[in-house]
Amino acid sequence: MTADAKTAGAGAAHPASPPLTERQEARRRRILHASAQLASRGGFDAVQMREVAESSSVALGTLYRYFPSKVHLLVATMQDQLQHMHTTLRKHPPAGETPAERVAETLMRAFRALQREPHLADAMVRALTFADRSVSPEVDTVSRLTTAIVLDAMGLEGQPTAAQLSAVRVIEHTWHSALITWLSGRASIAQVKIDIEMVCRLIDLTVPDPA
Amino acid sequence: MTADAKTAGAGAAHPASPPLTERQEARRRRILHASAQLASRGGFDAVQMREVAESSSVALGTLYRYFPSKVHLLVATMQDQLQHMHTTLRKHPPAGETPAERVAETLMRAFRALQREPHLADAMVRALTFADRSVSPEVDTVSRLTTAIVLDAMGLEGQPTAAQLSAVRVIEHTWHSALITWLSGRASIAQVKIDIEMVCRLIDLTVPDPA
DNA sequence: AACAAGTCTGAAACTTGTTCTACATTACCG
DNA sequence: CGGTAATGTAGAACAAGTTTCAGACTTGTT
Repeated sequence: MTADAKTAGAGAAHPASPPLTERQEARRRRILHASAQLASRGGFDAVQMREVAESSSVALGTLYRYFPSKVHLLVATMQDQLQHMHTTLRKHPPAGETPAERVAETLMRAFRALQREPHLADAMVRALTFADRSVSPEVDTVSRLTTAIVLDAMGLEGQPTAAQLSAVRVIEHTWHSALITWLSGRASIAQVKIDIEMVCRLIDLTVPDPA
Repeated sequence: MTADAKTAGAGAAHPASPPLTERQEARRRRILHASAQLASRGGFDAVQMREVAESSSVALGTLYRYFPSKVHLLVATMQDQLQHMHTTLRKHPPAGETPAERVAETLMRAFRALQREPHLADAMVRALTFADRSVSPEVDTVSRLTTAIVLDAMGLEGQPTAAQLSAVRVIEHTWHSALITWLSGRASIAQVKIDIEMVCRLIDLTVPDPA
């Protein structure tokens, strides 16, 4: 339950905690790949630690040294995917007129990507919201990544204001929770779209009419 | 994994599926009480099915007949608590001027109630967001209850518009997700407050100036 | 009152996340 | 190169959610 600083060799997000050797980096990558693969098949439940270990040719104990729990593993998997998405988005930025439109467009694009791998989405999002305090640092990294993506989409001039940051947090809340309701079959794709567009209108309230 | 209509004797929310006998009603109540009690102590992890069974003087198999999984049990516990809250709120409605103010006030009141039992809150909210499709009907009941509370707080005249319903959904999303970040120590109470107030401003966008 | 169907109990078994242990390998240092 | 501490491996062991089963108890029916 506690998450003390173990002697673990695999860090969180910053690729620089203890300098991983090449073989270790390779192991870490194999594990993340296996995790994503299994998740794509059957979602959260299909990611079984023994199977991840076997698929990535690593002993169970080693898997746990790299990722201290299943949730840690899946959150790291999400970090990985988000990173991809972020670089992709940077290459093809949203084209909308207003910040609100651009953010909505960005999120809908991400949503469509998730629709292509609903099981993977399930595994990652469930892990993210189920994570307890021991995973906070990693979840926080995911959150910062998401925030960065949204702020990028807004395309602000200077630093965001406090109100804008709050709006972005609310958008993230809505994003996660809307995904959950979609994944558990309680909301349609159309509904998620509507809600995302709705919450993005908050941005208009915090951006003084540019004109 | 599947959630077919079992021969189970304990229904979901509508107190009328199969007519429970008195002793069964009592059992169900004992179980929910034990669940809430254990949850108040140590949150999600402290609600152990064997302990719930023992505390409520019921065999493990019986517990599973009433609530087909730990998540079902905790979601039902949440239904129970929400019901209380709803009746309490009806007796003491929020006093704000505008719909947005009243909703924010209501949610903050609920938030303060949760702060008094953070472990219980943890158990319920984690269960709610971790629930998979097999729990959808029950989660949906919770959602409808929450929606009813928010709509009550808005104090509309007629039926809510589509935009208003979307705004309420967004508020619920924010509510759940903000609670999660608070429970996992990634957001302060103050931050949750700010975000709730921020999202409630959406209501203003959907309610034409009454004057 | 006796019976049949449905419920409840107690206990064991099974699954999967997590931990532990004893031993092999690897990486680094002199 | 030899030594040693960290890292990795295989596999058993443990914990808690879930399932299963044989037998006892309730309930409703005739």
